Amino acid sequence: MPTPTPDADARRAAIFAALGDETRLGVLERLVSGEAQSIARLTEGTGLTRQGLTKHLDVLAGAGLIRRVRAGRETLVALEPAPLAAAQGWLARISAEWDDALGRLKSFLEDKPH
Amino acid sequence: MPTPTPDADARRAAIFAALGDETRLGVLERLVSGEAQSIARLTEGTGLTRQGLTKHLDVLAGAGLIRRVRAGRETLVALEPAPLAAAQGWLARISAEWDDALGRLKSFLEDKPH
DNA sequence: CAGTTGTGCAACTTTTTTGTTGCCAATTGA
DNA sequence: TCAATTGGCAACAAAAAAGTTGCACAACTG
Repeated sequence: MPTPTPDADARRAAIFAALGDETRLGVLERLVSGEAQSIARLTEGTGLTRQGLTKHLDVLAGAGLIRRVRAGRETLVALEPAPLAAAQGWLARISAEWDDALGRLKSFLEDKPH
Repeated sequence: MPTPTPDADARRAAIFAALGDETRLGVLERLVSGEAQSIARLTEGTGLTRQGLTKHLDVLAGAGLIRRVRAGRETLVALEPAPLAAAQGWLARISAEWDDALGRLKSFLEDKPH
């Protein structure tokens, strides 16, 4: 396989990286609250060119967060739920273990009274 | 305010961007499952130089995900819980609206069995 | 005190990411 | 049929990110 299936960490990083941009977060917000939209429509109000926004869509698609379907002369962009759920799950796990970590840090610092 | 408080979207994007890198996800994993660690310690096994890892720590600190405390000649790195919880909350909201949207779409299609 | 360890800062190089313009193909609709 | 709309592809350019090396300095250790 030329692209041997990126491991879980890489896929997770790609998802978070895709979310790490205001323009892309904006696109996702617009897609959740409504129907699938064309690229020209999504471009409105972003201050970018259509091609510029397309690159952002490439990133979102690369992370598996959206799906593009050609409908006549336009391309409709729709959300893909699974990856976001996975990212959320990871954050939930980390948060859950976090409290324990804080507890340990506190004890650690208390054992070292400067 | 000297730093005019970046708006919520910008802060959220910064958090996700900070999570969007394998090296940084690895650092967080190590911090969650263990004690606060020195920079030299965190560098081990990353294949990077200490200065290289420090740049990643700068990114994590910039997003408010970690805190650095000088302890003698070393700098201990510890997790900062709040930002991750916020990110998780956003993902939860999006996921929830997503399910609603899918539900509505489903009903819509079932009402219109052409 | 002398040597080792852990960091920080700065300069520089290499890659990636963002965003643009230009051009051409397909679809729509008057 | 013709003009306008919607997009994809490619070549560039500019900016940001990721990593490195070199060097100075403070803090432990024997």
